[in-house]
Amino acid sequence: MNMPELPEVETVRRGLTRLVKDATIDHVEVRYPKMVTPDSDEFTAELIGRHIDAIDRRGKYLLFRFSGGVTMVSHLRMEGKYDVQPEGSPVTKHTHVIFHLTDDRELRYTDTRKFGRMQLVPTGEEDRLMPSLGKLGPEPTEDTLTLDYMVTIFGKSHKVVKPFLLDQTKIAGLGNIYVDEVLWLSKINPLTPADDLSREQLITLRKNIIEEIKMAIHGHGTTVHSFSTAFGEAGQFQNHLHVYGREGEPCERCGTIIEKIKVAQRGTHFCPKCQPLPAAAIEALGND
DNA sequence: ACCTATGTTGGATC
DNA sequence: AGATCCAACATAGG
Repeated sequence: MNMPELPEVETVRRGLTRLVKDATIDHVEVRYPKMVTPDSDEFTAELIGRHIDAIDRRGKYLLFRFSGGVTMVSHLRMEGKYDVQPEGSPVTKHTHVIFHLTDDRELRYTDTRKFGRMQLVPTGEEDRLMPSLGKLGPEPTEDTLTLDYMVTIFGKSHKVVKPFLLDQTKIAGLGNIYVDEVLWLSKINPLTPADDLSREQLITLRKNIIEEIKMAIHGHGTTVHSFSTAFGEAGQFQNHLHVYGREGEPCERCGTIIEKIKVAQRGTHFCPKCQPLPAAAIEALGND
């Protein structure tokens, strides 16, 4: 299972930097044209002979910086993956774009569900030409996600906190797994309206978001279900999921059975005892 | 075999 | 503007 939230995308970025930074594109093969913008003829023509200067990331987006002022914005969506193979090694039916490099290697994009997208834009124009990129909220780091900003945006919204945190224009990079995790860590019920959170709760939530993302990046974005197997693996730090995918299991803090509900069409895991709904929110629900 | 679930985003419809 | 639902697609599991 690949889980491309921010830490996973950052891990991909670092891997690609190590493997293909300073490589040069010989030619590009697009096997599933819907995946690329502009159309595949232009897309492939535009990339011939370009050098990969750098690979950047913003939120869950990868930005391939090519020579000559061209950037490829790539989003992995649910299941997109990059890998690098020797020229001509067998491809799977889910390999949709192949970047043939001049050094007899291939950078391949594979995506079972075909949700991923890649688009070429002039470097520096990506925020203007791609609104989803331009409107991204701050990165979840100590320096960029300030408490003042948290207090301001949460105070302005009645939206419940789970979809609020999934909104990339508020904070960039959080996905379904890490949102459930940080809400559990912060003892906040996923149905709590954003503007019901106290300053103290926002301080806790902010700290947990920043810490969780940092630790997940440090763990190479590897989120594993089993904590016991992760421990004892020599030299390997792996992340531990406290609630995601653990419905029916006892909460690690209090032993109460973890529940799974739907919130804004997304599977949502929480501990009903550690993460109680505030009385005000229960009343609001009762009025439906 | 049928129905539901799945990490994400963006568009349509109210 | 904001919420709500659904679409893109393939596969796994009950």
